[in-house]
Amino acid sequence: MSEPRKLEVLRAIVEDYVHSREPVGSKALVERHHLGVSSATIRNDMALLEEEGLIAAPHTSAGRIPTDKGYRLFVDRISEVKPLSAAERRAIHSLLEGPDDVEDILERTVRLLSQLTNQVAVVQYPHLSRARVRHIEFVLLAPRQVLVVLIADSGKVEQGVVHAATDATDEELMALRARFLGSIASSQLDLMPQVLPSVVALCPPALRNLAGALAHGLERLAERSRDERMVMAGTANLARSNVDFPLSIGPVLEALEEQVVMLRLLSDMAEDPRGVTVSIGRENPYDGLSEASVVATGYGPGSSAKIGILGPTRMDYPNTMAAVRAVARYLSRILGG
Amino acid sequence: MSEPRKLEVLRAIVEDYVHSREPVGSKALVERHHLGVSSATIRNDMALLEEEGLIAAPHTSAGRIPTDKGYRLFVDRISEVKPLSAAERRAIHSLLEGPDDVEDILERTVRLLSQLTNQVAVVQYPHLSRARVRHIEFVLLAPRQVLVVLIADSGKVEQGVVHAATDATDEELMALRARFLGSIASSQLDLMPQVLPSVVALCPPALRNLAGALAHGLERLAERSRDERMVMAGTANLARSNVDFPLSIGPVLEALEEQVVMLRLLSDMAEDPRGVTVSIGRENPYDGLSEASVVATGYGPGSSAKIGILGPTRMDYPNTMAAVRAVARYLSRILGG
DNA sequence: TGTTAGCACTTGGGTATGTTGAGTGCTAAT
DNA sequence: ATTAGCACTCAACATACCCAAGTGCTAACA
Repeated sequence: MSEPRKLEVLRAIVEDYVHSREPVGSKALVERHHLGVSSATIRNDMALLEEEGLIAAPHTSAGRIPTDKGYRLFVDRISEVKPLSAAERRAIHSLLEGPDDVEDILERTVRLLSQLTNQVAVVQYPHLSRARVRHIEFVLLAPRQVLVVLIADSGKVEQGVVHAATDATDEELMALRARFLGSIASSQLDLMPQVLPSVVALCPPALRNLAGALAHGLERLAERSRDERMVMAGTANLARSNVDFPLSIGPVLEALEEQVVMLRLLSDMAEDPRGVTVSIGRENPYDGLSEASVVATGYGPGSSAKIGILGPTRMDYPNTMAAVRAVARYLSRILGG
Repeated sequence: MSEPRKLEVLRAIVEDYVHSREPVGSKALVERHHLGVSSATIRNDMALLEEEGLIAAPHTSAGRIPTDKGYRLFVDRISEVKPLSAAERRAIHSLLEGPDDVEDILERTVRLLSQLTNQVAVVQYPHLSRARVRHIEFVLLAPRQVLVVLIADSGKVEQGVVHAATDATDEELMALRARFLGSIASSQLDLMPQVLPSVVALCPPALRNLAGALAHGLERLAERSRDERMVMAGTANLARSNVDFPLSIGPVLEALEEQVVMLRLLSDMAEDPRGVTVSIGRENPYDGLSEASVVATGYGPGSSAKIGILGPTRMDYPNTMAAVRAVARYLSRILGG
């Protein structure tokens, strides 16, 4: 049998199954796709594909369904990333016009991506390691409680509360702010752990304790902004697209709520030379996602932060991949990647 | 028939149905609850209750289910808010120890509430109208792009980007910051719209344009912090608690995602003298929530911000109400309500 | 060697039919 | 006002059956 046709058959199965949600049989295949052979031949090919573990039959007399491995082969070797439709391009352009506050942009982006793909969209906050310190602010909330605010030149603002061991005054904070700012202004966020200790060391002994606490707070903020946060949208799509098909959505919602899980998932996805990375079914390290796939890619400076979608393994990979890639590119452009 | 017993029957029906998820019949009732009468009597009472629209039968030969109206009567006149178990109290205390950054606190609170109730928990950011301005900061991101940061003494930080019509310099921003801060520092956030215009008017003409834009930005931030945001947790509970029972979760997820909808829903809930307010099924103004109930209450200064949960109409109201109330009280105490 | 027609075989899903049991409403007696 | 008793209803379950879709295999064919 011919190797190319076998792939063609797999492609046909995947495509049909994805959009009909039903096991697809040999006869239906030859009807819908004009492969130039009979159903019997297809049956032979399908037997082969099944041997190789690329497709499976739910029961004896049903059609075949792609396995995780089948999808994998499909995205790796068969499918081509379809160009977006004009309407979709327009949607991207128009929806991303507007305020360029990072937070706003990400929110709109993720909403857009979820609409485009009909899946749950997730975006990680951009890494700010290469961002620089623009401003810091210490605000006395209570005698021993200081609000620390860190503003990066990317427009990102991080805040946190620090508890001091002793009472602090506004004057002390002003002084410390000047000291800190003097040595870390315009330096990269990820250099802070190296720079801050020396600043603390240079402080007059009376302030050293407070300075230490504040420095620690700043480091925490820089750390947090590294990769700690994400935005998501489109959870309702989970319910819709699975209305009469399993992918029990409980575990998926749990995963989504455990931001840590999602963030690790995204971070761990290797960067694929083709632009978008796909993780299918059991390939996912998290159990609850064994029936789900993640399609993600990097964006922004160095493609370090990730954006992507989460959906049932049975999804339209070519279009989804195209949408993710396009949105990520556009996002990079806006954020000056 | 005796009025008190009728209520007793309704209570029994609600309680049984809530925990068995199955229509409850007369026989089962007399067995589980020691009402001192026979099933026939109960049947008569049930017929009455049905006439009044408090319960309904899914089909002729099935037991009865409480209607929205039945639940309403139940929470209004029958149920008592149960005290929390010791374990629950402990959970509240221990989980809310920790950093007292507003954002952190709300996140932990909402997570706690969702675990306590097994429902989706939602909390509105505290109203800051009575909060005062602690600090403002203007940061030049690009020649015509200014990041405006507003820090309230409550510890809340709001940020946004303002576009200037003309190029601005750091010096100008410094000067304007001093001006603004001079007149609005320590004044209440909701007074800003009244104060700011006069500040702008007093600016030298060269700066007036920029000042106007910044003032507008500040107002927007104050506005936004009023009630625009919320945090939620426990969406996975939707899937779990409805594993084989409808309350089609799609529409509910949609509502949750439309923060605007949820915020209006919360805001519109009248304050109940008894502490918590309940909105049941079709009482909800939003269509997608016709099979859901909201249990909410105010917290913080003037109980102006809301916290609550969202779940199927068939829920354990007494316990849920108790949990919501307890958590809200505790939250008020922490935030200094 | 690859393809195809034909055929026997499997099996999930649909329909028709019975059976069961929980539950009801009503009536008559207490 | 309560209750025992009874006829009645109806969803849920079970059983049997048929049908269509689909398969694997074999034998013939190019």
